[in-house]
Amino acid sequence: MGTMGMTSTRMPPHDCGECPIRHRAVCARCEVDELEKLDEIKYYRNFQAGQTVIWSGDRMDFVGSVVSGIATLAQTMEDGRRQMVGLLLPSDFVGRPGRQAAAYDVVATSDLVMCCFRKKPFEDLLSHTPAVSQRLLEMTLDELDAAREWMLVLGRKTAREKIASLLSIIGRRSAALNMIGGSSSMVFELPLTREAMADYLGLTLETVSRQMSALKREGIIQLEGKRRVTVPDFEGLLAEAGDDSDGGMLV
Amino acid sequence: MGTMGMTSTRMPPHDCGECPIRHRAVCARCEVDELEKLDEIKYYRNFQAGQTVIWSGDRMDFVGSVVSGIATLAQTMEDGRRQMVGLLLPSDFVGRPGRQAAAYDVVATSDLVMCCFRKKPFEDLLSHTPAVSQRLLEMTLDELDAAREWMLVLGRKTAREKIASLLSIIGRRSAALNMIGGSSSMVFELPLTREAMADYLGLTLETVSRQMSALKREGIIQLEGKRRVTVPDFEGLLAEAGDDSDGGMLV
DNA sequence: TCTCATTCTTGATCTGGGTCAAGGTTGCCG
DNA sequence: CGGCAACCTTGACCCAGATCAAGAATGAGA
Repeated sequence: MGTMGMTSTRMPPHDCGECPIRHRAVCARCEVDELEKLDEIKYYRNFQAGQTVIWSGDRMDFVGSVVSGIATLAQTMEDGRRQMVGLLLPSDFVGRPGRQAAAYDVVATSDLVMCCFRKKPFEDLLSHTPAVSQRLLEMTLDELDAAREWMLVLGRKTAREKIASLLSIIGRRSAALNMIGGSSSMVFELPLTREAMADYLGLTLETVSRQMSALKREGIIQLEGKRRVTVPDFEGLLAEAGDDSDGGMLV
Repeated sequence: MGTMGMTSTRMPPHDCGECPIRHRAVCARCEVDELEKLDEIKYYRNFQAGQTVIWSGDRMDFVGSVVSGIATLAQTMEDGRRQMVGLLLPSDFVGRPGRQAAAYDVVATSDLVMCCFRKKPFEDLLSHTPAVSQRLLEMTLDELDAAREWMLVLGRKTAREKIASLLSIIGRRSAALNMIGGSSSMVFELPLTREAMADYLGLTLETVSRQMSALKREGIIQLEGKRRVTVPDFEGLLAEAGDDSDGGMLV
């Protein structure tokens, strides 16, 4: 956390037309004229890995989208117990229209670029721009589903199943992002420390480490270094996660 | 589950103007003309306590609001482990526009009345009626916050804290519903069996029973029968829940 | 009033994962 | 290249909550 106090730097605004999250973010359904209105109230912010975007309880005068990088959403109890409640990947939305203060700590896990909208103007725009409010509804419903799946993981799965569940989720997402189809083998970079995994899964970091070692020992996963994961048989990993074989796909 | 297979009965439609959830449900922001459009696609359904409204995976051709009674939203693993992921009280919305199949089991915990909308017409209406889609967005954001608070409970709290958290949530909701202010003492009816509480909290029913007994023994709560709960000191209960004293109120 | 089926309570014992502790890796910076 | 700071692994032990088991309370129906 050595450089934590550093202020975020501004970037020169860039064009929505070539934005990497143009078709997945809250602006996905917008026409050109609507994009222009968003463009007027937007600005970019950069955060370094480890930097806190906002603390729970702080006044929040913007909402926005993750453009690149990864951030976590977490709650902390007074005695220090932490629970991650969201993993923010590119195109995910941060902040709640209509709310003054941040409800969670948002921390950049990697270097992070955010496309921020000034909150008040965004709220006004929301109520006049169905393309935005409907897309936001859709994204919020997806997040609610993810949160509920996660509740099953937290409430009812064993440590081993929790780890396997997390690896499948990250594996699936990174496969979708990188558009790798085909082979049942899969390689991805774990964007989380053991401690962050523990905070995600309601475990201690020691238990995470032990279970990772066990899965490795049994050939369910392979590790290069601590972060690069190979899954030789994705179905096998899903079985360890206790999920039904179809992976819970819903439309 | 003896009467489970029984079909639900239809009720004579009643007027939205005198609907008890008129000002809190998905229709809360509607003008008279919008209510009329909703009225055209709505119908009421009754369910008995214990009856299943819909099974996860079943085709769902309606969405709707709980008018009266209580229902639970739960996920089940193949081996039978269950996790409740939502508690549906009057005015809460059931179903997801744009989705074919139910993602969760919905079970009536008490006798239940639902105001249902045929799904396809409701989806069409959604995209032309900002009053509805914006209210639905707001309600979904609230549910997402509730789910995330619950994730902290599931992931990081002890059995005793979990029970105290559940009692505070139900107590607070029923106080809000009954508009009882003032005194720090509070009485309410527990709408859940010990098993349902266990499924809510990721515990076994034995642990729930033991912790209820412990809280009673220590005077944190009083019980009349198994279901009627008196909380002599709500602050004390919150302290047992491990929450900060302000109760996490957010705007 | 007397079943019988739920639902709940309590006790005894077991165990998965937490806690405490001691190193091992890795990679950055001087 | 060497030292330090993160980060990770592994071992030993312990305890909160699960599991297994036995009954007690409650209440609907005959």
